[in-house]
Amino acid sequence: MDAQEPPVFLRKNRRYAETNRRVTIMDVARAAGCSHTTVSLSLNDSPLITEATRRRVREKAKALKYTPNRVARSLRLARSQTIGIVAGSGPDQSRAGLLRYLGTTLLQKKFRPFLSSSLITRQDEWECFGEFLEDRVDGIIALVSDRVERYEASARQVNCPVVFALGVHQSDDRADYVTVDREEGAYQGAAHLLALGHRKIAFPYRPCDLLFHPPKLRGYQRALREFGVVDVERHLFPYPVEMDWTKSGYDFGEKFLSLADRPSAVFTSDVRFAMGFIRRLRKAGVGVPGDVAVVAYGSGRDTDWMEVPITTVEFPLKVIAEKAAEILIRRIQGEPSGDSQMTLGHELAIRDSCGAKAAREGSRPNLDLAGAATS
Amino acid sequence: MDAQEPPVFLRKNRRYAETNRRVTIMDVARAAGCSHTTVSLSLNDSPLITEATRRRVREKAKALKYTPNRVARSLRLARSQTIGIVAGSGPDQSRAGLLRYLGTTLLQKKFRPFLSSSLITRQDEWECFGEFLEDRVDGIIALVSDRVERYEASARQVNCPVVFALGVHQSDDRADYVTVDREEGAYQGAAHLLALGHRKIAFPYRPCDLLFHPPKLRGYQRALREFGVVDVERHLFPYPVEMDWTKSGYDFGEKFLSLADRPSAVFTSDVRFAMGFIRRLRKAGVGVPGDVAVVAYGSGRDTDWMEVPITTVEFPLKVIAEKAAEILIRRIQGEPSGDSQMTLGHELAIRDSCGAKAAREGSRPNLDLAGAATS
DNA sequence: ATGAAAGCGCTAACAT
DNA sequence: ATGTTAGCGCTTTCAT
Repeated sequence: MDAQEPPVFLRKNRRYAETNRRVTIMDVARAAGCSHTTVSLSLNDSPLITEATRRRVREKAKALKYTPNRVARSLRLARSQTIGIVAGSGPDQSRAGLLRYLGTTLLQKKFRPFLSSSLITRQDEWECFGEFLEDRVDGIIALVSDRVERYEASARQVNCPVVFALGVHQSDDRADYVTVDREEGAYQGAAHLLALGHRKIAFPYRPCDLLFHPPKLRGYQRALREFGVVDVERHLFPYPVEMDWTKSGYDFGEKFLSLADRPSAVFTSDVRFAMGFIRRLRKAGVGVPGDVAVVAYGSGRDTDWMEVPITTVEFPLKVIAEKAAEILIRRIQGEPSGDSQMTLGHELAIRDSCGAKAAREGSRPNLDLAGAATS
Repeated sequence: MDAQEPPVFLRKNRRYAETNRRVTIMDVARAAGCSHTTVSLSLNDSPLITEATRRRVREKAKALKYTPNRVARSLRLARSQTIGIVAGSGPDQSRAGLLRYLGTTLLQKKFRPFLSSSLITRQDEWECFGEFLEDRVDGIIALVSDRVERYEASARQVNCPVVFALGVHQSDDRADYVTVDREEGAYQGAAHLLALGHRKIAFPYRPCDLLFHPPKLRGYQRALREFGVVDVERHLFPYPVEMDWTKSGYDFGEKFLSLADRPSAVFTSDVRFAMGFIRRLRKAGVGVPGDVAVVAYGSGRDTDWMEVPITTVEFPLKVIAEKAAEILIRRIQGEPSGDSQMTLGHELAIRDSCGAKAAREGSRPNLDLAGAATS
């Protein structure tokens, strides 16, 4: 209760001092009549500090509206409690959902998610990745549409942990990742249509989608083969690359209608594409699922209140987010890594567009209650 | 070309040194045989440095894969070249568009946009705002759904420039902002329907939307009065608060259909709401715009390829983004402020849902005009 | 229980 | 033209 004097060791410097000065730990120390060390320890709840001191410091800090400077703290600790999230611009609904889950999970674990600016601009994923590395984020979760090697190598160099989510990986990948088996997912989607009796199933694809397309194509073809379809190449349709997926689908609908040998079903890898497609068909009086059945790959939750709720093969987004966060944080803490490469399955969400509901209407009881004790 | 020795003044410290060390300016200095000052000056293109030196330093830096530590730099400069963007979770399409424009504009001006985590989580806008303040961003662009005073006050305290975008402001506001005249916008939307002959125009609203609703209501009512409608309260409909706006609209459609005194048009403040509404009506065989005309407040670009492209009253998003960025950056640079409070107008985007196109092409919407002489 | 001092990596004033 | 030094605000070791 005496030292109103600054602890002597602050001979202020010339210039920066007056520039926009905000309250620092020093100001609090002065006000509380103690050293800045004591303030720091108090504010961080060190057991070394008396309860009385701690309270006094806290009060003063509050009175002065002191807020710790995160930048200084980060520099000193070489830790920022910040996670970078790289996601290319305009992620579809699935990825938007994934981002939300990621944000929530990370926040719970006291890390702050920091979104790449590529999410809102057309800036390059690679560039954003590099920026995060410079920013000294503690770790990165990357949803990239390239092969991962380049990213992995660059992050390894500076020792920054990265977990890839929803990427495409190879068996010899050293990277940490959580992804889905796209081949299996496409297989499920196509198989569902096949099981409903369809044999001519169109598979429109984006010719430029070099990374994600091949596994889906394989899944689709495998399903066809297993169901005894001979010419598995017959209904493949590349479609023009448009910014607007809905329009792409709409335009494809136009083309589809003019087909001589019109398929009875369509399996597409984008929900918005499916929406546009269905729109065009209905405009021509062609019904979905009545005349043409549709299954899409992706999240269809948003279609529940739309023209035709779309049956989809969905990612387990929440699990992916949680696992990715978990793996990343383990790496950051330097804990033994456990399983850090995961490939998950999909979930078939049956809505209206495939026609399964209509076909099944009332005919079958729900058999999923296997072990339920119904008393 | 001699000093292979470190300039002597680096007696390494005990602990942090070995933790995850990344290449620093010191390492480059050592490699290039000069002081770290020279490295810094070279890398920042100071005219004080010889071209030869600069090149040598740059080469070494590259060889060592040196990247400057932004954290240290920020601490030293008390500047981070970073702008925080606060936007509540799940912004609608309009705001999503605004964010994209903001990102692009800021990036062009060499600032890095940093999205609030509230964008992807349900975290509080206010909390995110506070975090940005602690993060020492150079400035903030805030899209908040509260009154702005609290934010303004808090930012002023720490001398952090803030520009509010799309907020609701009062005439005595001291804050910098770029916003729209919602009353005028709603007036335009309602007037458009009135001009098409409609007199019974439903105006569903979200009861909890305390900040943005009143001006829109005023605009709607003013339009009605100007067109001689007497009972301007008659078609106001509060609707239950739902997470899912499309569902809200769908449910409202249900209610609307059961109305004894059914309006011939609807003016709503959300596009997704309009989509759900239209969906429900069409399901019941009620056509839009044939039987009911619809105008929404917000961005309708995404509806172009949908069931019924929706006529909307739109924000001038690009202008808003550019102006907001401009004002903010001027504040950061400490330049004379110029005009830093702007209220912009809307743009009526006529699509299909209002029936104006159909009307122009000869066919008339089915109006239920009070005393109109329908031929 | 508290204070002194060091130092994270950088920029810039000042000295040479 | 380049090097020395201080210090941004913080945490932590060490000494008292």
